[in-house]
Amino acid sequence: MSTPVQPPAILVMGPTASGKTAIAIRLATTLPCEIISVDSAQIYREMNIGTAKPDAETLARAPHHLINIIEPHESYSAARFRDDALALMREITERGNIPLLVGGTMLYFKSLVEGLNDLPEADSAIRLIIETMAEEEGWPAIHDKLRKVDPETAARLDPNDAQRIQRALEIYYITGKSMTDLLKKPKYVYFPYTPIRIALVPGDRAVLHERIAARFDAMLSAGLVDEVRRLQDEYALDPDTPAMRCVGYRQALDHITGKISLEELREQGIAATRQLAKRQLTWLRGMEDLTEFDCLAENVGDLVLEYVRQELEAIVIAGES
RNA sequence: GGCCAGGUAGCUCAGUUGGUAGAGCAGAGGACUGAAAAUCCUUGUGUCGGCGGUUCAAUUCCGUCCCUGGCCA
Repeated sequence: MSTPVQPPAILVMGPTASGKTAIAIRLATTLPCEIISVDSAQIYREMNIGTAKPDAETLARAPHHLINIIEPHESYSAARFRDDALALMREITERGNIPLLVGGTMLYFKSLVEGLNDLPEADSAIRLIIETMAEEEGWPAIHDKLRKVDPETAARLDPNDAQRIQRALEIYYITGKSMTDLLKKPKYVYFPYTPIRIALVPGDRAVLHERIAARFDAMLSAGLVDEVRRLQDEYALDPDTPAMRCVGYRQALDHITGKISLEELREQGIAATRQLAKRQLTWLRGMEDLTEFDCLAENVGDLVLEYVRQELEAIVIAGES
């Protein structure tokens, strides 16, 4: 007999400032959906303005899972996201609802759908040791060390790619095995859903850039700098903590510490946001089975809703046959 | 109006002792397995302000005009 049709899951992906939240709320208030945020910045509590987090009223009307789940001094990961999202998707489906995953963190989407290999989690002590070595010898020297224990990974990494060199060495120090060997083992793929994948992409990049600038100005007016000051008072975060690497926060921190002017904060913050959007669009271009919608179109909400309804109907029909 | 300093890539500037030019930033493209809003890679033809002159050759020297900033009237 045919295998049973897997329940649906809606995936809405798009670059920053493409209007994902509005689409999500439209779907969630029209269809029996529950929103799961796929956003590596909105996971942080107390980081509201710079992450363009939906306001309290919106969250009350359309609850978002995986928002405000950790403190600004903590860190999260793609693997934790995958575990959290899969658990939530199961609960949501059991409740008779449809999981609606919305966000711009494409690595999280990829990890969720394609799975991850069995690798050790981050170890801050080992990372500190590697960073200390790198400060003394430079990253190319650390890259040489990696080449001795994992030549294949070293070959695919640039000698300046600090973060990935560190990760590959970390894996070796923790497990005694190379990342290459661990990645050769089959990964555990578990995604028992029929995905409806939607990409929100701008028909005109220049218009997205205008939106990004306008939104960053709005963030500044709304008190982004004060928000970062408060975070500093409470947590004394240094620029290397994951939360302070977020777009806008990094630049606001530079401004607070006197490294850059307010005007530079504005320019650099907007540029960093544009660069983020560009990388997100690069991810989307490489993804398969996406249905694209122009996020700048007036009626994009109607089009997406109509498309999702059609797809859901098709899944139901497939399940009955 | 006079004097001075500038007008070179989208922006900030460097440079050419005369042989048509290059950095940073921005932009564009790409990579991406527990920090991913991160990290990294690739990518620079532009009447060198306009018009004349000198010269084999001018963005470079000379003249003139225009524009910007400063100082003096």
